Amino acid sequence: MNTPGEQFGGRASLTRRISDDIRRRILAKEWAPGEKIHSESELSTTYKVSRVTVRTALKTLEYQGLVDIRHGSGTYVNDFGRAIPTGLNELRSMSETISELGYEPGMEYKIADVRPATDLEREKLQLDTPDSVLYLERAVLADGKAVAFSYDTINISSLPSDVVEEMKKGSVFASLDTINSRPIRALAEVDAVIDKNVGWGSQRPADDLFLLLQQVHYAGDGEPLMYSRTYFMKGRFQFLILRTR
Amino acid sequence: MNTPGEQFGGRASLTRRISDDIRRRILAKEWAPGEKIHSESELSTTYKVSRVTVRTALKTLEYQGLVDIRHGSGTYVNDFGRAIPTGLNELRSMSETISELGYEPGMEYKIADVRPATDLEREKLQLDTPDSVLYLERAVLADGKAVAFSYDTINISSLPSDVVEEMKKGSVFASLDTINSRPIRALAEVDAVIDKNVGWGSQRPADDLFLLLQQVHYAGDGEPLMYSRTYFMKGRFQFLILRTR
DNA sequence: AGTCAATAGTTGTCCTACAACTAGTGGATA
DNA sequence: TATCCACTAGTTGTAGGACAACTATTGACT
Repeated sequence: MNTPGEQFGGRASLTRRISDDIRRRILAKEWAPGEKIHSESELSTTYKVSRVTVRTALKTLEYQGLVDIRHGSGTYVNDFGRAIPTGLNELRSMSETISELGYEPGMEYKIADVRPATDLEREKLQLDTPDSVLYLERAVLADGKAVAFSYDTINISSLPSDVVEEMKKGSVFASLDTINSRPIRALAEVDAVIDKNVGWGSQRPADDLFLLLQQVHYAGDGEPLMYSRTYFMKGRFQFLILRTR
Repeated sequence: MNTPGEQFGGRASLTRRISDDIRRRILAKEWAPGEKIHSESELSTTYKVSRVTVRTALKTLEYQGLVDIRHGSGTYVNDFGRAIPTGLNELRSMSETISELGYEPGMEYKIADVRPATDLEREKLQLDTPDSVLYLERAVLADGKAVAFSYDTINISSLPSDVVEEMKKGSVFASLDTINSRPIRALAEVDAVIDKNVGWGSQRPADDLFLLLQQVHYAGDGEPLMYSRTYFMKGRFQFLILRTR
């Protein structure tokens, strides 16, 4: 059972571990919104790390919108309620996001096949050879109710075959975790679409209206890992983006 | 004429100025995508600042997705082409974004009135008294062509009246700049909508399909400044989001 | 009551040093 | 020759101490 922030155990950087822990304490309401948290010096002594490390960790949280650092005054918890931790800026799997929102995540598989890549897929995944890919069509469930339909193409050229088999049944991100190659970055494009060919079952919308999240996930070395199109049904999911300067 | 990064002149932090400059050099293709940029020590000597400052600046660029910092190896320019600098993560005015994409920005005003706030607006802007607000209905133009319809409500309770008058004609962000109270953060929600009552003129879509970007802009002190709904027409704007861990 | 200097506390920047890691070099070995 | 491996130079990560710049409060003074 991995918590998102601890999946690499002691292998994550010190800054990352401190940042994750302060984030956890903020989300656990240890400080109220608007309240000033401990000073950098104080945190550095309690965590037994240098002030540099604490500063870097706090900078991360500032960029994520959780805190506001004011020169000469202190670091204050922002007042965005539950919004930020479930925003689109953070890269999480659908299942993780759903369970963080308090629902029971689930997946209903329609297609899970290894087949040759199409031209579009080869372009998105930067495959020059006509490699095989893993193609998935699934319904994303929250408390048993479909919230989105997902069409995913996974670059399996550098994956062991047992991991590929595992992906056909369970979470893609969880499988990638087992070999420490979870994507660290994704470039997403959002669009509104009306499409009669998307989705299936009784829960698909009558007006064929979807919010399309089209994304390419990248590994740490810059390799494209997955090209995924997720069609969200209106009103069953909240798309939040934090914009900063 | 203010460049976004230099609006506060010498008043911005040292880290911010260094970060903006390296960002500019990257966007000016001083280094090719995938290439390693100068080391932190080298940058710190050429900029005549400490390595700490350079590190903090580079960390910012890493959050923004422009570079990849690898322990023991170096800092590498990411290969996202033109995508990132125009993404939704960065808080920019529509006009700025449009001109950065290489088009001529414009605004076509339909309504620009000061009137009492509605209940929804009072909630979004956290107004307890029934204050007056500035309400704008505009078409956003790129090279004279409408790309979106914008419905904005601005909290004018702490703004001088001449600035409010200015907003009725020119860019809202530019007017806020003149009194140094440009928003530093926005919480945005994205949705797909079909609405017959949105937009006007010959360029509005026949299928009534829009991508709705609903956002609240906040000032540095946490005060809500503006509640804005922008209805984008399909295919005339690219919505990019960078997601990181 | 109002003004303002002093002050303690906090974040920003600087300096130096070393630890941890990466990528390449070149010699030893089979 | 081909493979392995210790070594090394270069780079980012973390440490510790110091001071600058800024904020908010206190308290004396008017």
